[in-house]
Amino acid sequence: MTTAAPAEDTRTRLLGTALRLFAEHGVEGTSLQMIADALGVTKAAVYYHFKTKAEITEAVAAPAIRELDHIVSEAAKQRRRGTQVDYLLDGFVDLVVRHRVLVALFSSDPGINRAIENSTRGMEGFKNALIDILAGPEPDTSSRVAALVTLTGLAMTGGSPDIAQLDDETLRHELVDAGRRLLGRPRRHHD
Amino acid sequence: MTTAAPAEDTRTRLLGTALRLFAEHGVEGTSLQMIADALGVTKAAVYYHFKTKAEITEAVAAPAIRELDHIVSEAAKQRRRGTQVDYLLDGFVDLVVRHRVLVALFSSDPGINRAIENSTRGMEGFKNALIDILAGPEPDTSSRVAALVTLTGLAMTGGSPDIAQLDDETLRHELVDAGRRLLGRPRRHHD
DNA sequence: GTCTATATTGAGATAGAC
DNA sequence: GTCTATCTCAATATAGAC
Repeated sequence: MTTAAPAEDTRTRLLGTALRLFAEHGVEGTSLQMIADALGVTKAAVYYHFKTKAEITEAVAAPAIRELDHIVSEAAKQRRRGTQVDYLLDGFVDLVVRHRVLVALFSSDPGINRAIENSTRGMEGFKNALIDILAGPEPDTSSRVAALVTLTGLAMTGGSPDIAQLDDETLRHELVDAGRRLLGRPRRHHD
Repeated sequence: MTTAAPAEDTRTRLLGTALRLFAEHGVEGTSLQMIADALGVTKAAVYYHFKTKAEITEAVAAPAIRELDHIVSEAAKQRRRGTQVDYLLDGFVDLVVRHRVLVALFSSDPGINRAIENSTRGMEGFKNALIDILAGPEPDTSSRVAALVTLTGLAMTGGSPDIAQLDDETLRHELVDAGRRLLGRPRRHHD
């Protein structure tokens, strides 16, 4: 491959910049002018890469959505209930750690939520699927609350500036630990 | 008192309506037009009660801010560490349960956050004070993460539509329970 | 692929009548 | 206390030159 290298680089930079601004000001609080300024280009240049603001929002969310969809499907395939929970928790935390602020926006930003709505499962679908697995079939109130606290707590904490300095491995370990305590899963031994 | 009755009623209705819309669309995603329409009045009528949108946002957040400030101060006065944590957790959960969606916005909405910024402690001040008490002085990484997961998880869960049908007493009990598990506090006996 | 320039809409906000 | 009417500005979005 002699070609291909930095051809669509601006598009990628744009998505990274947009995510950073979304995290700070929210999707509705972020204008295309702000994104353009941060990139050092004009609004028109932004419109060359994406036809609408909604398209930018969807493109920002898409990778994590796809991964989350895959994690849920794989977790549901596991045979034993405990394994399903373990698989989902590990996968969800891994997603949170690698995407940090993005997954936090899933739990909190109405703009990002609208973007998720037009995706594979839709926002409600995702939340229900996650809770179904974590809380089990026909769950009691305690299990449902515990599942909700886990999902929102882990997501929001992963996006918090207070833990931004933690390396991925440490954060992953701490979040899984917190999740297991909440869900009543036995403690794991670690090296 | 023969007077006083429904004089400022619109102002109160306005704050309730604004909160409901803020919870659904976020502060930035809620226009004064939307608030006016939901109230059945015009924008100008809204401006009679509040000079700016920021003033509305601050007025919506103010009661919970004051209560949270009081809870933090009282918790800090307790002598033993364990009592401080118990006091703060109980008080925080009670606040979450009574205000539901509002406290969730504290954790997630940039618009509400800006309003908190111009208050007694400011957003950073509140978060630090809460974490200091929950995680203790010079906390290790695990304690800090656990404190963050607790605060964000409880707040977001209290604001979630998924638990809206739970009565206050049940929700309070479940949230305190989840918080104690996360923070490693011993289980409580209940009637 | 990025620019200047502009159309259009809706936002926050004010003036003044009732 | 609420209305109509209006101002100003910033937002999304498009057209067309370079």
